[in-house]
Amino acid sequence: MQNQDLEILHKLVFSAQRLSPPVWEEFTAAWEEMSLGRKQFLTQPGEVERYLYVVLEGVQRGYCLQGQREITVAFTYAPSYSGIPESFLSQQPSAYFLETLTDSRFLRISRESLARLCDRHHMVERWGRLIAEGVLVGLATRQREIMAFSAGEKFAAFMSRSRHLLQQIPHKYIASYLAMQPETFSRLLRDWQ
Amino acid sequence: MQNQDLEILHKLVFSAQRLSPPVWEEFTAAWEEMSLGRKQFLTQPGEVERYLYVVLEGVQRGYCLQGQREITVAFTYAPSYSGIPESFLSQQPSAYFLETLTDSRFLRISRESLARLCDRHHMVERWGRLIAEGVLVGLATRQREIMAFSAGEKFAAFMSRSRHLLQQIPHKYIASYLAMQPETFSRLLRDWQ
DNA sequence: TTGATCTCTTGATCTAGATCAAGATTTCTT
DNA sequence: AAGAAATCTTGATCTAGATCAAGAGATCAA
Repeated sequence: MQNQDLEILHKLVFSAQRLSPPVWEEFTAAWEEMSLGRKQFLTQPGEVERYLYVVLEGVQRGYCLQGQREITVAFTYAPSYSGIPESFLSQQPSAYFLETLTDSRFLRISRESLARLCDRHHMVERWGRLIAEGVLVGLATRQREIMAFSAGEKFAAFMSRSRHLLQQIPHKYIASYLAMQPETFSRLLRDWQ
Repeated sequence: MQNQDLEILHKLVFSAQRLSPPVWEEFTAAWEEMSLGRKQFLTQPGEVERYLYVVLEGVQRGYCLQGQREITVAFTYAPSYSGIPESFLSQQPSAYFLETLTDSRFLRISRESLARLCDRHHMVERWGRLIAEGVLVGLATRQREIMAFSAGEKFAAFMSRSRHLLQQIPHKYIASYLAMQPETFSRLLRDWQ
């Protein structure tokens, strides 16, 4: 693993939980690097998610189909985790696609490796708990936004938090993430500028 | 603690993670019983959630205000966990009310007691991770329903999963949980019956 | 038991945002 | 660089569900 990739992993993991040097050494050994071009799938519906990812480069999108319609549930980008958490955690078939929107590089760890590390090291288990809790808090925040906000308010919240995505991915995906039509997103963007 | 309450706790905890007898003994000692009449608050906005609850009796509602409007994010009832997870986990002030809708009884454990048990026992830490993961999976499922479903589809999903709540709490709260107006809920109920 | 206060229901209207349509840009691919 | 494909924009219309209104049932508190 390259040194700068290791640094990204270190920073991300230690921001939740410090690991002792011997545990950290064993921990890092369980991760492998992988790359994908754009428009490639990491996971598709029906598959069980085998990996937890750390994004080193690129932007990815998680989405599912409701009839013809695509429902975007999340974007991921460096430096953060990626994957289909429901499927990874429950080991049930995913209902979601996880797709690269740009060329991407990842580190990944398999479910089995992670389970073994959790068994062997209390502090890895704690890190796992803290990560799950962090995702939970994020989902709760998002739930509230989706339920309570009008299209304009969702747009404003997005612009104040994730404006950088505007330059990186097609707007239609952002519209889908905000549960509105591309036309509505386009009009809000015009009025905002 | 009464024996039947202990049984509810045992069943709930062990459905996620088995604990050895000495750990279980220490674990149960950290819980205390409490009761509340209807329309009482367990938590209000601005307070930091100090407890994780297990519901023994009654129905509770978690909600927040968006302007004048109440946004209901969850109902809890026996036998399950209750509380404001974001605030309990992050120890940030809650944005939510947690209110009893009927006379209620609980077991509760403080943040500090739980933290100590997690420190001392790897398997309690694991239980904590599994609970957080379970909540996460529930939130993800709900997020999808809110984003993808029409009023009629949300109503149908509710009826197939939680119909029993119809007899127990005012329908306006269910409407709020499904992100629709009471009038819309009333019409859907009429057409369904 | 009796008002008083919540809830629920139903009809009439309104509106935010969806849908439809079509041309203008941007971006891929070769 | 050129053509093809995808994306964005704008206007015109439509509709699911919100809002408004008002009477009918429930439920509660004394």
